[in-house]
Amino acid sequence: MAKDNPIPGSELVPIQQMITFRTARLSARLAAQAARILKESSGLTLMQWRILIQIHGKGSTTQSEMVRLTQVDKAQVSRTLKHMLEQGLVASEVNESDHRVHFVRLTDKGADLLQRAWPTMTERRKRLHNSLSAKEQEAFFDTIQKIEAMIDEMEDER
Amino acid sequence: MAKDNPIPGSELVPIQQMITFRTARLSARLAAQAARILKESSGLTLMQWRILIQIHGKGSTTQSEMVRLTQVDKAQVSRTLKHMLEQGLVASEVNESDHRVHFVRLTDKGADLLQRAWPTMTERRKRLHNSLSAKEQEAFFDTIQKIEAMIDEMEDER
DNA sequence: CAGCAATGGTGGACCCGTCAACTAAAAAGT
DNA sequence: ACTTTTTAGTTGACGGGTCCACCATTGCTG
Repeated sequence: MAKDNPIPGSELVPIQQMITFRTARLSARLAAQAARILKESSGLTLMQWRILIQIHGKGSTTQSEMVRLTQVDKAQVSRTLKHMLEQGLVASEVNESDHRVHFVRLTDKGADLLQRAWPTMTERRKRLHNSLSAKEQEAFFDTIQKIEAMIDEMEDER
Repeated sequence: MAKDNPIPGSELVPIQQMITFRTARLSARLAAQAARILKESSGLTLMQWRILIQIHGKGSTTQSEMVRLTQVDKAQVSRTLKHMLEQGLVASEVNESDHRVHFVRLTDKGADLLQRAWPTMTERRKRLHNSLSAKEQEAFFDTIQKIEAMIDEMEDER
């Protein structure tokens, strides 16, 4: 028979009040929604969309830069980009002065898909942001940053 | 050649300012940290930990109740629970009055692992929460709720 | 009570993210 | 110049999560 309370004297915190859990659920729901919209509007995956935005913003980028900016796993970027290359969404060329780096840019097809997904995604973003006041938005990002700082701190202690 | 800007007149919002992206990254980091701690302290996975907490909190539960409370995919709960049953972390018995439902409870082994992971996980939770003021915490959960409400609203429109 | 819808739970297929090992190329140290 | 370290990118393997179809059981409705 199991003990009644394995942690004597410990107050029980419901999982719904845990930052990790709530954040995970929110993240999953947001990602699922974005994925659905992208699929319907353009056939893009969420990661493809993010990469397209990165490239579009910079005009031309490298994988390592995207990894630095977004902290996404480099393997994932590499694979996604490879797939996008095969689909003709992006074009890549080797840097002359450093043969390790590949510059990637949008093709017309890539730009077209970006364009197709844009309206719905933009509207979604606006609605999400507009559901919060300016202060709330700021506070939200601020809090996220604080939590990430604490994660860094804890990881540094190891 | 790709167009310079596929969306004429659209202001470019950096991905780092997008709720979905920031939330996803935070969630991934929190989950990774929790997973690491659990692995080191008890060998539990994050999902196992969550399920153990649920069962511990209720004393005895069913899968469907956990699904209702946490909104986790029921397939995942089923699989995780199956594995935990094999490992002897939980015991289950069929409900007499409704043969579809299985009540699950902790075994001594399950309670023991919960106990082992508890201190570190509790300290982590406290540090995370203490890195925010009471107001910030409240605001954070509040904001999450608002965003989820907006997701619900948007999904309802489909 | 017969038939149909709803509920609890399971299993398969598939995708995505992560880790680690590896190649190629360049930069830094000696 | 020669060795070592660092950086860019690739690939394989693996685990976790999600979607969907499905079975069993129970509740509901005519």
